[in-house]
Amino acid sequence: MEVDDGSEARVEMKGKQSVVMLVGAPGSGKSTFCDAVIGASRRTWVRICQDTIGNGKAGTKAQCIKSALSALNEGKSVFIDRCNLDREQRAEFLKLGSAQIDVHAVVLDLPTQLCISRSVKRTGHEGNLQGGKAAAVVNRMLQKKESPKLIEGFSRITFCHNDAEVQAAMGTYSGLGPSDSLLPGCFGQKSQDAKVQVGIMKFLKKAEGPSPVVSKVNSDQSVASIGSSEKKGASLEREEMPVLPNAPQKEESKGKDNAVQAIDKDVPTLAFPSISTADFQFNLEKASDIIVETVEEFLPKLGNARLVLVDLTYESKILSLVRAKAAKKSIDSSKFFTFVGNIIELSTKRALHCNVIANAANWRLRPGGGGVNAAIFKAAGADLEMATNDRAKSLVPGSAVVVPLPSTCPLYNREGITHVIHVLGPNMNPQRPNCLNNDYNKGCMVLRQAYTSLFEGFLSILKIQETSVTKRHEELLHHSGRGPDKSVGNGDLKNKRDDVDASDSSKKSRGSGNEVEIDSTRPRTGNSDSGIQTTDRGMTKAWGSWAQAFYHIAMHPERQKDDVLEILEDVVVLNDLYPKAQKHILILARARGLDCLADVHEVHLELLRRMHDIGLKWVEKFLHEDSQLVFRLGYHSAPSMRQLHLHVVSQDFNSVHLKNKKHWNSFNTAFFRDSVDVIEEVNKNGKAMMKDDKSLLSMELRCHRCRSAHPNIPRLKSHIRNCQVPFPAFLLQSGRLVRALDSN
DNA sequence: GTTCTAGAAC
DNA sequence: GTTCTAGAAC
Repeated sequence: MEVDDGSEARVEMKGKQSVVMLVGAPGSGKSTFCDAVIGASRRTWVRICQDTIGNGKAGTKAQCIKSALSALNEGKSVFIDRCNLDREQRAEFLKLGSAQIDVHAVVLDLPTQLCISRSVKRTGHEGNLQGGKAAAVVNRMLQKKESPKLIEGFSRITFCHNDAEVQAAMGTYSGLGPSDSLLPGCFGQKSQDAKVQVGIMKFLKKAEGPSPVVSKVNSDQSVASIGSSEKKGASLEREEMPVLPNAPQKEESKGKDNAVQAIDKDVPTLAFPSISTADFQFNLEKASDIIVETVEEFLPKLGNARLVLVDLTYESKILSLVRAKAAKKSIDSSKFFTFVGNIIELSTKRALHCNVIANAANWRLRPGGGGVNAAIFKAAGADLEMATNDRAKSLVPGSAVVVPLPSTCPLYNREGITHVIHVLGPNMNPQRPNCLNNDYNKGCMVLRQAYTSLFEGFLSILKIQETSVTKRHEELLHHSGRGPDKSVGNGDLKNKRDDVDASDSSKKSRGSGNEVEIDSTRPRTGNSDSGIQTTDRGMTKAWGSWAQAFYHIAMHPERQKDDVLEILEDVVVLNDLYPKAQKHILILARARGLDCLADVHEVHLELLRRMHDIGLKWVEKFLHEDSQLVFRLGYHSAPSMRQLHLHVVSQDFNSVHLKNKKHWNSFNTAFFRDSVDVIEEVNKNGKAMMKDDKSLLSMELRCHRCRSAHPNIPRLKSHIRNCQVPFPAFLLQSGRLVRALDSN
């Protein structure tokens, strides 16, 4: 009987058992999940798979239940590895639960396309679901899916929407010892989509609109948490297993999806491959010990920074060894975890933002050779070769060299990687130079040195950054001889600064567009707090101090209650301080580092849709008050204010704040990007088009209805007060304009 | 983003 | 003279 802590007295002799029902389409990674946990866990698990249970033939649900029961009788925990997509399918398995046996669901809600492509590609799948047929099957199944709910009888439900969350859940379950249990509750569920599109046309029949209240949580399930467990004695569990920052348990990630990733951006992260275990054939058991021990030693020094061990496949032996050993040592898995992905595309393909990556280099620090080294040099191009050459010509085993990437480097632009740390481990491969001939005494020492050098290197990057920020902050304090800002009116909003971001704005020449004021010794982590924004083209743009107001509201909406209409987990709704029309509100994304359309990528699609839906919800309310209004929802191509915000603006443009050409043209030329179009483009191309030609904002003034030209703003305004010509066809299409059904 | 204001346009 | 714009400062 294994005993981990003081709670043994309260735990049954058998230990705690679980039934974990995987819920997900074919290709969502259910079997991989089970195998990873079973491989790493100290608890005995049995995977019940309907595809294999029938001895070659497809099995039945009854067979699954029978063998689940017998495994449970033997004191084992059970994975139910079948799709379990609808409630009816799950009901039978829920009956397996009892006072001693928790029933959990792990929902692998990965993008449909991903599931399909995995199903299509794989061969020899147990369920014989492969080839072109898979796509149709997956699609059909997903149409029937019903998200599991606590009320069905689960004591815990974990939703995973991307690989990072899947890995987090794997870590959580892998770490379960024989007598541990997990907190009850529902974790990681996305907010329920506010689909208002259909309802909007019937708004007049509806009684209630959204009210300006502060609502914390908008999903029925995510409020369920500790203490509210609906069944079973889950109250005796020991402390929750450590979780990843983007694991579902974390308070701030509840109900969010892509926002989670944006928060990630601010956490300094080193992604590193296992050193010497591939080509250099170092023993995996020994290597995994060294990795875990060295990580354990360094974590306390790293502050909020993270270390992530990366390998290419879920079958990676080194990952599962390390995962198990880290769990055994109770290493904080928000600070250190394993991750499956290609180290050169973690940010774009796997939604894991790493600002530093390690390269398993060769001693000559040359490209090629294969594996990680070849991939990194190839992805980083000549920039990395040159930058490396500046720093070192060769490496001895056990050492590392930190190479800052120039801003022109593709890895920097695409992935946000600011530094590559080359590290050289010991060689156990007789085919390679300097083989240690199986001398593991020396080998382990050198490998330990290698990881130590690597982590020291990462630490030095963090330190430089820290001092750099402090210094810049001090400079600011010295320079700002001017007293309190003299701006009036909204001064409160404008002057509130958290601290750091003020430094950039005071020093940078604004908007010149091409200054990359990052010297080689000044690394960056995420780019959001710095107030510097990296655009698609790799240029940086500095946000002025006045441009920070939305950022502060997004981070601390509760401090600005007067200006805020609604606070949700991922979005804040507020009145535009200088409305350009009778109704003009902003739907502000709260994700850190998401400042404008240029920052928007495929991972933000759900957020964009949600912002649109929330906008429509408010439109519905406004139309209820005045059915004559017509609304347009969209983004400015190049906003003046930092923090992605969707304008919801009525088309009367009747406002004293609409004063100049720029105001008009920013809402009435292609500079204004309709939300519907943005969503479609991101869905199709993974990014939004931007029309940020300066010329657009200084175009001649034309009526947005009849397209007549006017010499100046006052004349234009007097014209639009009376113009009743129907809107141009372009605006009437695709739902660009939102209006009451029975108004003109 | 707004405010302020010089100077162009009328 | 007044109105309006546009650029700089914040």
